[in-house]
Amino acid sequence: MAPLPLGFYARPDVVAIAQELIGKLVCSRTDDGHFTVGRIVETEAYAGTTDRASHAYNGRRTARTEVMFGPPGVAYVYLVYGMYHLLNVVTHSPGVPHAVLIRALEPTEGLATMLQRRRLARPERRLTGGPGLLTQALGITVATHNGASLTGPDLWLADAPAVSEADIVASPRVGVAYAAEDALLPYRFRLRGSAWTSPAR
DNA sequence: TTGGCGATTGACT
DNA sequence: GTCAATCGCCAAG
Repeated sequence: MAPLPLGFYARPDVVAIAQELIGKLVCSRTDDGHFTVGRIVETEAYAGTTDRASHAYNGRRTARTEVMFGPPGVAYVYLVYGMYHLLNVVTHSPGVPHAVLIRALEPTEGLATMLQRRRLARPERRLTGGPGLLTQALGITVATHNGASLTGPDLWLADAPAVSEADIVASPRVGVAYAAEDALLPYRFRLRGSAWTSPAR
């Protein structure tokens, strides 16, 4: 479960990174000693200042988006709809605010902890199948993880056997109708056949 | 200072 | 299928 090296994030093609992240592991260790891991089955790429769907579109640099303008390999976590924390990984290089949204995980370790955090009795899609759900299962919040390093020790991504490109489905991103023509870009990636991807069509 | 709205989810008809 | 929850963000005034 060694962390992916910073070099993985410090590359210019955020769409390629979003695709490569399918199959990788997200690992979380919280202060209370709980350890949870999930395999990434759904991602979305957000291509910075030229992408109308990105928070950083047109160079919008504010207190919220500041993390995306910093170095790659850190977590950009933000609150949406007043109640859901969404996890992104920052890529590219300082000054270029690219990021990949982690949209769904297949739980692989720490199942009991995840169930408790999600207040569920049994594993089912809504345990980690959605961007606002997986953060809850892994104990990730804006307060504790925004700006945190993705090379540990609290949060990190780990390598796993590569997924064949034939097993990855690309499609338009979810919930970004406001992005006009950019809403049509095929920047969403899913693991083909996974029962753990988000319900959004 | 204000008001409209959001990279979502779950409850309900 | 519809819709409310809930609050921080941010462009406009």
